[in-house]
Amino acid sequence: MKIVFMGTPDYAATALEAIITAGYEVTGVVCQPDKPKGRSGALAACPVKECALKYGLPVFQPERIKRAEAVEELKKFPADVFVVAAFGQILSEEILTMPKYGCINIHASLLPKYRGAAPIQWCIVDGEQETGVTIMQMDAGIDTGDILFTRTVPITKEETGGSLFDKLSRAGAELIVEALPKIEAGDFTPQKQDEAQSNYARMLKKEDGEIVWHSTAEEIERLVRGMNPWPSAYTFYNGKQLKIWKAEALAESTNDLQPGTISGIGKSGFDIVCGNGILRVLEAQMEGKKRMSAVDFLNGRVLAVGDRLG
RNA sequence: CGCAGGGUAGUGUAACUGGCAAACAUGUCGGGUUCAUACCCCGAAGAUUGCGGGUUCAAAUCCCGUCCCUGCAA
Repeated sequence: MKIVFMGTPDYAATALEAIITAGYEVTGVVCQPDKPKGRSGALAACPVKECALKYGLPVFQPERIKRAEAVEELKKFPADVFVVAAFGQILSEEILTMPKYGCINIHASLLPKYRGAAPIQWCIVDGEQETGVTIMQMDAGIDTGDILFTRTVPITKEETGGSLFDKLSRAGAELIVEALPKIEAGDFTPQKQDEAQSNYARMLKKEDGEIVWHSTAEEIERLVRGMNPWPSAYTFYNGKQLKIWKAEALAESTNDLQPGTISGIGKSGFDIVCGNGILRVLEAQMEGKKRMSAVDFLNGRVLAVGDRLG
């Protein structure tokens, strides 16, 4: 079975490598154009491109895959199926029906929940107990196609966006390798998504990481984990950005202090009053400084009880 | 050459209008107090101040170059 793979980040690269390693013939790899990265502004290849180059596969990086010339280019790659994972561009109807088996997507959630661009982070922020990966037959909507195969992955209390990304990448890679032969053999039963159960995980913006201290300590703690490593949960102190990398929610009653006030400075961290409960910060990073443990952070004695954040 | 902050004892910071033995916190080691401890007290070790060069009687501090780190923007 000939495959054209479409994807961009690590999540997709893991699946691509698994497909290649499993022995499938990948005739082409499509990913987003190289983008400037880091302070130097140098162009950098995405993980999928790097993987493709490593195996000497042809790479196609269209600005807009919907354009006629891009579609023509795409037709040059022989394929029985397009496998898509976090590609970052919407496919047109013409592309969706191009290969014999259509387009198969590896989505990082248990559909119909968390359709959209950032399912991994949002399900942590929402406090879900479990998530997973879904392999679906793509249709014109955004993550609305029929479900073919799924795999569940539990979300731990320590889970971060980054760690869950890794887990789902591996789960997705394993599942697609198991699914491909079944798809070729017609050994599966498409299942319609229950629209009533669906919700949408919109793309993350930088501002989604800003901490609202009126929220509960639990909610903020989940935000800290979900936004790690990007865009990261942050607040402000003395006009400078302060990122919170790790924290724990304490059930302690909040006196009558305003949310965002530092209520205590201890051995392992410092406590901040929330709308309900207290957030104990264990790892933080001041603008321009390195990420460090709260112990190190406190040694510089920048903070004082009563100071306000936000 | 996108904007900006920073590189000082193991770690985090101070001093940076040039000149007291480079300060503080924490950590480490030794000792003491205690039934005991993450508490407390006393003491010690630990820094050629990123690297190279320059100005000067004198530089962490000023100038030039270079390497690295970080936030923002992309």
